[in-house]
Amino acid sequence: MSDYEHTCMIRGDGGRTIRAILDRICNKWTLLIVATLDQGRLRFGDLHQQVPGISQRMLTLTLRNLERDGLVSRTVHAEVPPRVEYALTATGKSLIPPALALAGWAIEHVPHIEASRTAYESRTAP
Amino acid sequence: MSDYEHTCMIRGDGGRTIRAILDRICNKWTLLIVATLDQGRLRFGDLHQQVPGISQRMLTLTLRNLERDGLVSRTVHAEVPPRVEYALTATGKSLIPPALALAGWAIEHVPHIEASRTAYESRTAP
DNA sequence: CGGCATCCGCCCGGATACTG
DNA sequence: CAGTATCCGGGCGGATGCCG
Repeated sequence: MSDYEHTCMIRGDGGRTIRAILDRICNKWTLLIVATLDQGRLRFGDLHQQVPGISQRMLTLTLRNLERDGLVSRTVHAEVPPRVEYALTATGKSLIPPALALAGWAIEHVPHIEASRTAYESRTAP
Repeated sequence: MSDYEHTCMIRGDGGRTIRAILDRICNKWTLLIVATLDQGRLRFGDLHQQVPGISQRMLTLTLRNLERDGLVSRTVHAEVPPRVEYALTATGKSLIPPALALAGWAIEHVPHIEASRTAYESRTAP
């Protein structure tokens, strides 16, 4: 059986479903934060440290979106100094395997892609 | 063994590898075009029809990028009227399985995500 | 038929500064 | 510590028009 039937999952509804997920994970940071939270429950500051290069603003925004979509839980502890912890929900954890599939593909093929890209550039822009 | 080791694939180099691939497939159309081309060799016009809502400009740009990255081959036939055909390369085809993993996740979880999102909105914006 | 060129609005994301 | 507020530049992507 050809792959054609399978790709109907992607093309299915005109791409609305696949784009729904792409809209969620395709920003610059989401997948990185989800992968980091796979270690377990983490505080805001810990995430800020462990995700290199992210700004406070983007960390906050991304976490809010993840919470909104039910992929991450946010628990505020009534203490001073304040302590806020983030953790993956069941839905959030379920994103890990397909994300790993993508990461695996990336690790395997990105070098070849980069090479092809460089070759293309030198062909068109001598 | 925990999932922690696995997620190192994503977090690995500070997210550079995973972002390299996200930069490629996370635009609005790439994955849809790749999935459509999985049917086999297609002409520009056919793609234009089969990918609903895409503009000529975006189809051209996306195909160029895919060609540049070695995921799609472009063959021009010296005829009148001109005929240009696009097809997936081996690398391009290899993207299908992980893409399907993502699509499967989307189909399974997007309804729940939408629900969570709606609930969140009604909670914060009465 | 299969493009490329141009203009333009929008939103993502970075930098910075300020609060409870 | 964990945010919120504001400003701002760049690029994505839509619409339109012209070309070989």
